[in-house]
Amino acid sequence: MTRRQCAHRIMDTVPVAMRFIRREMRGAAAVELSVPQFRTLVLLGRRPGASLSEVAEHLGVTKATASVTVARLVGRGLVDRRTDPEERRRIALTLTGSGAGHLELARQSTVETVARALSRLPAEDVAKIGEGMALLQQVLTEVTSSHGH
Amino acid sequence: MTRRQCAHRIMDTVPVAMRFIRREMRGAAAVELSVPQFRTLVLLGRRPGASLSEVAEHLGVTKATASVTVARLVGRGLVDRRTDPEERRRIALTLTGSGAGHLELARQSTVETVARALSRLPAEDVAKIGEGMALLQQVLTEVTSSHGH
DNA sequence: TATTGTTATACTCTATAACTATA
DNA sequence: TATAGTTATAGAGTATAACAATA
Repeated sequence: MTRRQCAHRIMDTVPVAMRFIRREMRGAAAVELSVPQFRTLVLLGRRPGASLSEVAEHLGVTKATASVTVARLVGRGLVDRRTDPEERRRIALTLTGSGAGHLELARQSTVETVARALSRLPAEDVAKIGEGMALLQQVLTEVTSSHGH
Repeated sequence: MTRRQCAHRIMDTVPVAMRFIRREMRGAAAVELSVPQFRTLVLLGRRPGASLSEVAEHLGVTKATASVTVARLVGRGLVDRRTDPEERRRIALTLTGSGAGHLELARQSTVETVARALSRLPAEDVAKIGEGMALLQQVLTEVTSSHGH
């Protein structure tokens, strides 16, 4: 398979998968979360106290966009936002108890749904998908960070 | 790798890849296209005369959403929309000359960019990604169509 | 001056609900 | 009645530009 053919497959498949995930994230859990909201919560679960810039970097969006997304999460009581006392330009973002709970619920139910879809495949094919995903993520992360957005 | 682990990888990778594609689609070509707009043009290139319902099905969205997306493409002169004379409830959608041209440009430049990102990998890994994508697309298409949206 | 973050503006995607026109 | 499509409304993502506060 040529790189171009592979690129075509990525362009065909990724939007389909994205829609699948988005729909599950919205409908499945008790709390509706958009994909960027979910990913923000995931980051804050891993790095409590992250700044807005770190969120923007993780989401791959501008700070203005990340600021709006974070503001919505703060407004819904899922994230706590306070000024970093050591560096007063920064904000320190953390999950609230509610945010941590909703994150776990949404994560579990979405993982569950995706895993159920995969249950139609033999374990071998599941492993191939996983491997392909890992490779793709790695190469895109490298390329994206070398651009410098 | 368990199905759950694979699901996690899909959930991590797909949004990253989606953002990459979206950005290239917006910035790279002469004409900015959103991902749904691009995918609509791709469908009409393959099935000239498709109805709105076919577009909605292909995009995986409601007819209302597809109607808006199509209206934008018609407004920009990329798509021609006319009533099907045999079945006056339906519309027949086709690419205009301009639409066909822009589709080719956007497709080539996006494929090119994705392929360039893949050039960091050995051919073997590119093949693994392609295979993973094909398997994922197939399983999601099956699951989605058996839901019946 | 440079960096962090916010706000205003504008555009797109998306769904639901209510509608029109056709079958 | 049922189907194809549109429109109104509302909410979210996204970028750019202009801005305030801090370093």
